[in-house]
Amino acid sequence: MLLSTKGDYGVRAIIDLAKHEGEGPVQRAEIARRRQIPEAYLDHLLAQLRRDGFIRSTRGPAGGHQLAKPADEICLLHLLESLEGSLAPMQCLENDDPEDEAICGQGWVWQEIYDDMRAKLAATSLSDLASHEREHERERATAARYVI
Amino acid sequence: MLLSTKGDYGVRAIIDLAKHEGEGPVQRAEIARRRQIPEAYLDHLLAQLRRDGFIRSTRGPAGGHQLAKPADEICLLHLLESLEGSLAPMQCLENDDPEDEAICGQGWVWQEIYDDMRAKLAATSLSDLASHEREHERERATAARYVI
DNA sequence: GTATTGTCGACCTTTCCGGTCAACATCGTA
DNA sequence: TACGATGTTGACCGGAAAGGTCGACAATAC
Repeated sequence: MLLSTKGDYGVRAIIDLAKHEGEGPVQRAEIARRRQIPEAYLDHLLAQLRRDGFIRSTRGPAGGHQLAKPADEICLLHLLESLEGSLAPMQCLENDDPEDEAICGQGWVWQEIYDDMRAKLAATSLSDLASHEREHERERATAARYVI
Repeated sequence: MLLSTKGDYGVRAIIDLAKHEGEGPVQRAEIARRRQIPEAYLDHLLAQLRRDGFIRSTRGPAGGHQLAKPADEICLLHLLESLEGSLAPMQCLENDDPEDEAICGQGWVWQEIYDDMRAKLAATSLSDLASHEREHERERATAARYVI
């Protein structure tokens, strides 16, 4: 049931782009360093995000990657479906094959869970993720100050 | 994100036992045939369910498997956690490691989804699954009658 | 004691995940 | 216009886990 690293790393990466929105292209190497993702592997994730129109990339010196549209027009559901493929927890939720459904047994329970999940992911935008992270950093910073 | 076949097959199998509750032991071969599960593989799933006290088995001629407690005292959450291990969609939801959480980015969204999911699975009992299946069969039967 | 069932663990095969690499395209700059 | 920095792409690889098989053994009814 685990999300694969594609979804995890890929979203981390694009959050990084969101946090540097408006500052020009961000290089692969920078993202990889800040988010602790192998550089070569990050390539594939960025390529996928580009294919699906979430980011655009510029080559050459001072090139890099940036969001292709505003962060609040990108939702987590679409990102994850781009990176991971379908998120369905059971095959029988995708085929309309009634044969499958007949033998499935627990499919109807997962259908509800799946619907709720998609709704929640669709309601979460990239800017939500970015601002949540900023919030989190601020908390940690003040916490650290008190400890010292 | 897919549930593995363990969770799928294993639940199918125990639903079968629930539907034959009170009729004495059900043989592995019968379950395998009705639910389309490789017989040798089914062994492992039944073994796991036995280890965790959901079913009990009797050897020898006319032996087989049956529920160890009433179907409405067994919930889907416990079944799946027995068969699949943890259902957490991200690692960072299980470790309490704050390091992880700091870099995770989308963990907080999945925490909510995970909680909802567990609640729903905990609220679904094995007898719910069995009666839902009976209902489904009845519908198909009447539908077929009309078609003919 | 024999046939019938379940029990257990070793083993095999296939698939896919995570990751690397090399060859290439594109662009800025001197 | 040549060079170097960057992104682009697809082939490739190793290892782990999933899915499944097999064989030897234990218990029980008859």
